[in-house]
Amino acid sequence: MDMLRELNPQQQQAVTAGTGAILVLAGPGSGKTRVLTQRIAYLIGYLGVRPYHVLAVTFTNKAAREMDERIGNLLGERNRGLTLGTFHSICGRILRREAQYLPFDPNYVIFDADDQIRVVKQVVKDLNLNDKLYRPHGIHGSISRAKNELLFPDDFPVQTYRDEVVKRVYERYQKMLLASNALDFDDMLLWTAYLLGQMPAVRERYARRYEHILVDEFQDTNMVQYTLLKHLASFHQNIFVVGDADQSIYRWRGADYRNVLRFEEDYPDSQVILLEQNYRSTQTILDTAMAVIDQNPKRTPKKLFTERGDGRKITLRELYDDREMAAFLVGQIAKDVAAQKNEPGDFAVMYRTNAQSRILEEAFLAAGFPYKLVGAQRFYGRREVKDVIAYLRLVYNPRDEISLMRVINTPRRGIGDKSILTLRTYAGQQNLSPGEIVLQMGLYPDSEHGEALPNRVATSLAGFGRLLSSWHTQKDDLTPMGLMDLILGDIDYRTYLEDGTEEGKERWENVMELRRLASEYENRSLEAFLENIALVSDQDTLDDTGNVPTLLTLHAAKGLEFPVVFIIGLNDGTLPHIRSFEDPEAMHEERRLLYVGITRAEDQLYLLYALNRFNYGYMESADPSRYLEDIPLELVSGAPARQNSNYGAIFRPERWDASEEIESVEQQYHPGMNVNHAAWGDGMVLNSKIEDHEEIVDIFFEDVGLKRVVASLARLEIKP
DNA sequence: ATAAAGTGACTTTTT
DNA sequence: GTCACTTTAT
Repeated sequence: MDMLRELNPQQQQAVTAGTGAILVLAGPGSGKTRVLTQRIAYLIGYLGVRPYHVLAVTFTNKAAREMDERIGNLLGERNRGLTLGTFHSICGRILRREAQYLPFDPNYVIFDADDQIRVVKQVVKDLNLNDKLYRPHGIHGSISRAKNELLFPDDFPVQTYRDEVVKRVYERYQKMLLASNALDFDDMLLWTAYLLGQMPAVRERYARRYEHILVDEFQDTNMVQYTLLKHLASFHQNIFVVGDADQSIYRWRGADYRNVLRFEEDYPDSQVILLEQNYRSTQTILDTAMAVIDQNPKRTPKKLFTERGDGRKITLRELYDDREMAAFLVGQIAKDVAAQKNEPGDFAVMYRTNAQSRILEEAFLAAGFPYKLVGAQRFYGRREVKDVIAYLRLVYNPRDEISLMRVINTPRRGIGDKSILTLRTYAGQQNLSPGEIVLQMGLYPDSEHGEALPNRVATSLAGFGRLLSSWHTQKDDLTPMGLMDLILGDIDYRTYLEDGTEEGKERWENVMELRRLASEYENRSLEAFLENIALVSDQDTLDDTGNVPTLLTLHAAKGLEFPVVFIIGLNDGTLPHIRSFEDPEAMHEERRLLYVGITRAEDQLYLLYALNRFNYGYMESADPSRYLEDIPLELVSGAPARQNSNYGAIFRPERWDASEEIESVEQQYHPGMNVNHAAWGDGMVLNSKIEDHEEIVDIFFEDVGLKRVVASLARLEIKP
């Protein structure tokens, strides 16, 4: 095997490992994609496994495409029949094939995040709930979490009154989706897991087929995904997973890196292989990354090393505000490019929140420097794009109520709230969806619906019904682009959009861009087009074309690498994000996020923070990120060399100045400690924090319950 | 039924 | 400071 010679011993071990369960713990830049692709090539090319019997799962389409390409390079045509895709796309395929066993039809549509919120809003309204108290976003989050835990509405645990309400919304939400013949992202996984769990015959069919299962980014799997994999591997038990708990950054989406532990429990004979050699970064960058991540508790320490040498020190820089930060980095990039140190495409700028990209764009624009921004939402979230997609979706699946509501009066055709309410009520009585009523009115001009509805309503609805039915009957004879052209022409969408303003022109251009995307589906179905646009991720929109700097969130940066990386907004409140402050697990994830960012850099790393930042349009002063304090001085260029490096003193001028008057306080109490208080007796520390140079401790006392005390005043005694 | 004006919520990350 | 949603006026 020639190809094996290019691998290090650990990589070789992973690629050629035998059957059974195999867990590869792969540090950043350790060549895990390479191991995965070579493993597949090894299975097919060397062991003679038929591609039909191999399943490889990734999280993004981009990762899937990349693997497909690389396997193609190794195997050529011999990879045909391989199942390779994201969890969602693979589930999507299974669900269309097996819909007969499930409460929806094969031509279901996928509701995106926006659609999902609309449904929740509608339900909240239908149930006469106060949407200030029961905010759709929050409710949706609870529903999504439940689905990730494999809980259907009936299983939804109720402990509080709010749970009770959420449960009712969840029930109705789910009914509404099914009535629309629609699934949300979570459903795609949930229904597949349900199918494989409840139907032994179906499970066995798939489990027998997939002799080998390979999973990328295993640390990002949630409970449903884990269950799914377990079902699929239930016959052959050959499951090869690759992951890195330190790069787990999707907990908020239900991901649970403890699946790694679960894996070792469920497959006691599993082999564990560690990949620690890094082929991406300089040792200085790796040391910086390790200094940050080592502060996280309960992790398997990994010693990342490289043969690349130390390289340059990292650059740490304080800027006055976000604007100056953006200007600094654009200037730095321009300077390096002019000096021919780097090409424009070598640079990446990473940030915690999408909102931070705006000021960067302005700076690049002002400098006349081209850039690219990673983010699908930008395009697919646009009103005009969503409208056109809604038309297509409605034609594909007339029961899609969200799409119907979106387009029924866009452009205006005299169907207002009143008419819609009438239609809805009538549809409910007929046990049909509103879309089906409208479609039938178009299909059969003399249908009884026209009689049953008030005259004015019937006339306007029939008009729209004629359009819908004509598209619906022609859809199978047209390409996705052909259908789109037909619709755009029939509704005169261009005239509607182009109102003479620059914005109107832009909107039409976006529609034309969507048309171009549709044109790539010349030989594929409308179904494929709709599914693909529903499942694109921000990462998927990233192409390596155009030699220009890349702007992206830290989340989107996972799996990528760049010679020069700027991580901006390293301020407390931004990174770590303020919304994580209360939750220790979330704080650990913030740290991992920074770790992911740092380890994207090959040669040079810039860490930038601002003294002031804009918040809700107001300027306020900001603290440097606490994580900066963990980075040893000797890794940083230009920083003063001091013994007992105390970044707090260096980075926070106010503390530096004040340090003589106010003694700094060290945290003495930690959660779990047992303490005694003279008056309240024995108790256990729940939480402790330093605030205004005082340690504030929350203690649960056996006799008096929860109390909050100031450590310096309370004279607590620590007990063993 | 629609357009204009006013209100308030919001910003974490995304398949 | 921005967007989406609601109220108000035509």
